Parts: sequence; structure tokens; C-alpha cells
Amino acid sequence: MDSAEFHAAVYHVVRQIPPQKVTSYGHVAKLIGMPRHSRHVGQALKWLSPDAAPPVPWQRVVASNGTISSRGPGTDGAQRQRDALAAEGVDVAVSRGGELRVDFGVWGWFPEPGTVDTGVRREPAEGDDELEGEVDEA
DNA sequence: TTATTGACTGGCG
DNA sequence: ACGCCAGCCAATA
Repeated sequence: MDSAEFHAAVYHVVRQIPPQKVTSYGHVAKLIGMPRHSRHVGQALKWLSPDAAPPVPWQRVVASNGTISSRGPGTDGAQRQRDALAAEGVDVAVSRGGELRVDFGVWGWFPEPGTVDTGVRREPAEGDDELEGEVDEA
């Protein structure tokens, strides 16, 4: 899988996160079959253009402990993520230290790998004709 | 070529 | 709860 496919897989999976649900970078990495690429999931979302169509609900991906990474003092990314989540009804708690976090027990979405469509089926082969309907069975 | 850098994770104290 | 560290691996410098 090259970089473009990795991006595509990340976007495809992230787009399947239901509204009012959140998951972690690490879990997205697992879902696309690359469990050690959690950081690159973040990169893929970082590089995502805001006017992508269809939109990618990047706000539904947070760190494995449920917190939203600050991305540095001078940035507002975490704030925008909180706003985006709040806008769709997700309760984002704010700790005393100003740390943003969501309760995975309530909002978590962690399906088993293989139960979601990664958008990457198999290597295209000669005469590999396929009905477009059978992308998933679960 | 090697070194550093992450929208990270998991373990240990 | 919090901090520190090792592992991780593509992109950058």
C-alpha cells in the first residue's frame, strides 16, 4: 500500500464513523490493517483539505485515551475539533488543565478490524470483473 | 546518507 | 492522575 492508498483507506474508514461516535488514531490504523501507523493516520487527517468532498469527519478521531491533542499552544485545531464534536452533539469534557476529552464509554466506536470497509479490496488483477455491490457483507 | 519530527501507543514508576 | 521512556515508521531536513 502506498501513500495515496493509505490516505484513501484512512478517509474511507473515517467517513464510516457514525455521527456522535468517536474512535482513536490507533484503532483507525488497526481497521485499515496497519496497526503501527497511528501517527500517519494523524498525518493523513492533518493533510486533509477542508473542502474535500465528500467531507471527512476528522473530528471523530482522537487519541487512544480519549483526549484531543492540543497540537501546540499557538494552534486552534483542538478547539475547532471540540466545536465540531459539540456541534454534532458529542459531549466533550474539559479537565481542569484545559484538556479536552470524550468519554469512550459513551461515544466510543471501536468495531473489530475486518467488519468495516477499508475501501481497499484486493490487488486489481487481469479480468478482475466485479459487481460494485459486494464491497462488504457485514 | 543519517537525524529529527510527529493530530500516537503502551508500559512502568 | 502524571510524567517518562521505548517503539513505531513515513515524511522532511
